[in-house]
Amino acid sequence: MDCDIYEIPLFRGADRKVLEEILGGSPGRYDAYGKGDIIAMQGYPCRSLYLLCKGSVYARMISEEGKEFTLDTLSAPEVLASSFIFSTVGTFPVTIIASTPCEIWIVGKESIRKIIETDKKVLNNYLTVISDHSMFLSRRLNEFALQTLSSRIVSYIEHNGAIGNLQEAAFILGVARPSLSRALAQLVSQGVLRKSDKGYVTG
Amino acid sequence: MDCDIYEIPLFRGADRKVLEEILGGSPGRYDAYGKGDIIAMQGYPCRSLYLLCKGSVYARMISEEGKEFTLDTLSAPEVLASSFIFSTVGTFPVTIIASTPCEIWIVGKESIRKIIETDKKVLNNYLTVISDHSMFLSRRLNEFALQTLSSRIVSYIEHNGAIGNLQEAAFILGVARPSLSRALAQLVSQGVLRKSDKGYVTG
DNA sequence: CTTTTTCCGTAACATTTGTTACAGGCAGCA
DNA sequence: TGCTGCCTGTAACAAATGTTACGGAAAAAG
Repeated sequence: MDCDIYEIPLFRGADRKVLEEILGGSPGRYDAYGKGDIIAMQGYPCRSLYLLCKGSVYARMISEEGKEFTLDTLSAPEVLASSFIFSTVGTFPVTIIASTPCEIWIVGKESIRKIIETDKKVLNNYLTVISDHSMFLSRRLNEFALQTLSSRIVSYIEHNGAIGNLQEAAFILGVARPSLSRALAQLVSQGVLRKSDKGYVTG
Repeated sequence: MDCDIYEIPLFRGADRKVLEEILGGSPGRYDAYGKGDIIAMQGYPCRSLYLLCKGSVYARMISEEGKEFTLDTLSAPEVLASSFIFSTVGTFPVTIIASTPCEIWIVGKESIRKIIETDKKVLNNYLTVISDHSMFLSRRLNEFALQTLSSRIVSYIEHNGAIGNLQEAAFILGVARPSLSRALAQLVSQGVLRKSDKGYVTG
């Protein structure tokens, strides 16, 4: 039932005694979610860190008008909401949805703060995790604000491999499926992409 | 010549002795920049924290195709690159340009790491700063990926006040100036915006 | 006051992407 | 085999934004 949280990059090299002492005495929850369940809701308060022990999730963003896209997909072992809990806003900027059955350990932010203040290794891991998250957001922002759909498709394939499922890829790229289909056809005709057995790939 | 770094939110409530000891023994630089000077270049390594003591800067993002927009404008006292130095990528995701004459204290990341590890107050400030930066990027991403230009204009005015300079606003909103002009005219005709002496405002 | 520069509004047209609709392929199932 | 559901390709049209160009207003320079 429990998962090996030392697998999570955040706790790599951590002092197990410190971790066990603080996490053991914390009011954390260990929850299971079914496929499609909503784990956290955009706009709602975020006061805990989510340790994804099993499964995969989507992080989806939705606008007031109802338009929606998939910011990221994350798989265990991973940590969620690391850069939300200590912000002054204090709410989820995305909705987190289980894409497969998930098991998640939810730990209050004060426990995390205590661990970070105590274990320098975890502190440095945390800084890296949260910084990498910023860099990821910067890259996505660059894609959406500056790149054309064709460029975004090529970036996507470089980072995520072949496009097999058009619907999912369209959601991540933030475009309508026919638009993606059309752009892919163009890229193939230009020789930038080709269709392999796994889907659209470069070359 | 020196600036009061205790004005910077990052160091609010910091232990002055710790700060002076670590910063005093560090190989930091104190640099001045003229208007329009490039302070840091997108894609180049980032190994130091930039303490903006005087002046204002733009953070601009540019794509491979040369398209460009202004991610943010920042004014002293402020800290720059806080979420870049500890990332595994280790490069600037934006170009930082002086929008007015600037004075900046550049401090190596190891000094910052030492301060964070020593002073819990600064540690917590740092977590807040870096988390807020992530939330800011999330908001910008929401705007670009999901919102129409009209929505972005309204968001912009809510966060930044009236639009007086169309060229600058167009750059921040990531659109061509005539497109912004056209959208503003539409919003005015719909009664969403009006033209005051300070420029376009809500109501 | 005149000249020059900069910025703004606007129009015509091009390009990109969204929307809607429909037909075909393919797997699962009765 | 035929039915059903899901995904894909594609076409026609709509909507949003980019591009280019030009004239005028306002501000800065002389």
